[in-house]
Amino acid sequence: MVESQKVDGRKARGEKKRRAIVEAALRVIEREGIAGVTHRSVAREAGVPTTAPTYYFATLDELLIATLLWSAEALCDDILKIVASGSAREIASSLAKAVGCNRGRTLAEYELYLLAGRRPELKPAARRWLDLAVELAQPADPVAFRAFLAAIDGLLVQGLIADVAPTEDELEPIVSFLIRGRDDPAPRAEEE
Amino acid sequence: MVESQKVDGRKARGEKKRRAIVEAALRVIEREGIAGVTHRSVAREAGVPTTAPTYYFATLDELLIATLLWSAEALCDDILKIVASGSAREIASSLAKAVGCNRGRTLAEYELYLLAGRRPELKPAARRWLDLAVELAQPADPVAFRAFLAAIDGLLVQGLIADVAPTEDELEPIVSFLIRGRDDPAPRAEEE
DNA sequence: AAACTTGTGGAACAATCGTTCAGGTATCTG
DNA sequence: CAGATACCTGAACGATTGTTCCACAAGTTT
Repeated sequence: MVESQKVDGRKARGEKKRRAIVEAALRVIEREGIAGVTHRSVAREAGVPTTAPTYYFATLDELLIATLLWSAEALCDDILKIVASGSAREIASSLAKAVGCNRGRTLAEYELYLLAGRRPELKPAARRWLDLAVELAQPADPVAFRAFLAAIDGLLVQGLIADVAPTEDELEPIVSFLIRGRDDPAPRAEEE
Repeated sequence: MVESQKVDGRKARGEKKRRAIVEAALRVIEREGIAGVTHRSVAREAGVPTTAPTYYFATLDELLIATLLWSAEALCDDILKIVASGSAREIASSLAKAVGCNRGRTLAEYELYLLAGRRPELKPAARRWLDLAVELAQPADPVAFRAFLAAIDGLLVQGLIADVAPTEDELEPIVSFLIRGRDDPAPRAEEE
């Protein structure tokens, strides 16, 4: 009854191509925004025939949804690593990168984020990093932690529409404030 | 040399219709998102002929830009009133309304917000409320104020993708924390 | 090897898009 | 009241869209 051993070679390639299409869709969103996503543009980006996206995804919406789910998962890993590290400087550094060299990716993630605002079935995926962060951090002060998470989102969004992306050095004091609760230079170890 | 007294009646009606088109575009964005904005859909919403939007705005982009500028101005007034009021409860109440009964409008504003991330010429308009807030508040602790403004954005965005919109009572302690800097029940007057 | 299942891709469809343009209508001037 | 001017719009064009369809290739099973 071993059924996961000998998979159908056709389905295996199919899954691979399916994932390639999702990745291509994410690249298109990074470059041109959600508005630029069409079956044809994604197909061109992925190097597959025009009808391939239609074959793998019943509708264009379904492709967008799959892209959000995939992107949300990747985002979760990134953010949790950052938040778990705990150091204000590391967090600031990651934020600076998100609105700097990874600007396109961050922009894409927030566009998909807002898409969840109009598709209730996407909300769980979009909120997953929030839920996970709360679960993992087990913060002593839940209110302060909620404020911290909100500010992370806000700093990223505001960083995306700034003339010049904020630097790590500009962000560090703000992150510090959010972690410590006040502008107090004394560092505090937070290991449980 | 009085030139604003007797305006051309034709031009006056034109301006009125122009504004009606922008307002209709905002309503379409509230309802269907930026993706739903086409010359035809806006014209239908505004009750004007199909080609009217093209007549008043050289391109569809220009219509979106005009909508963002108009929406940003309205947002500025709202937010500044809120921030200036200072009371944590009032701020929390306004935030709850923004993600509650005014959900559609808030969603539209953030979609236009992100649009500015891809159109550099829109950035000043999108950031205007931030600049104004900093200018008006003249905060004693700029770092804490920056964190506060970021958290406002974050709370709104996160409120938009929550299963059920957060209530005023849930938001109040978070806002309080951000204003006071720590979970300290003692109120502090902040008049210069 | 034959039969069957699954993946693949080019052509073509109706629908809708942004935009153009020539003619019509309202308003102002003399 | 005529002429001029500016605003306005319905019809239409080419381009692009999502999607369907069908013939064919690749792989699996009997």
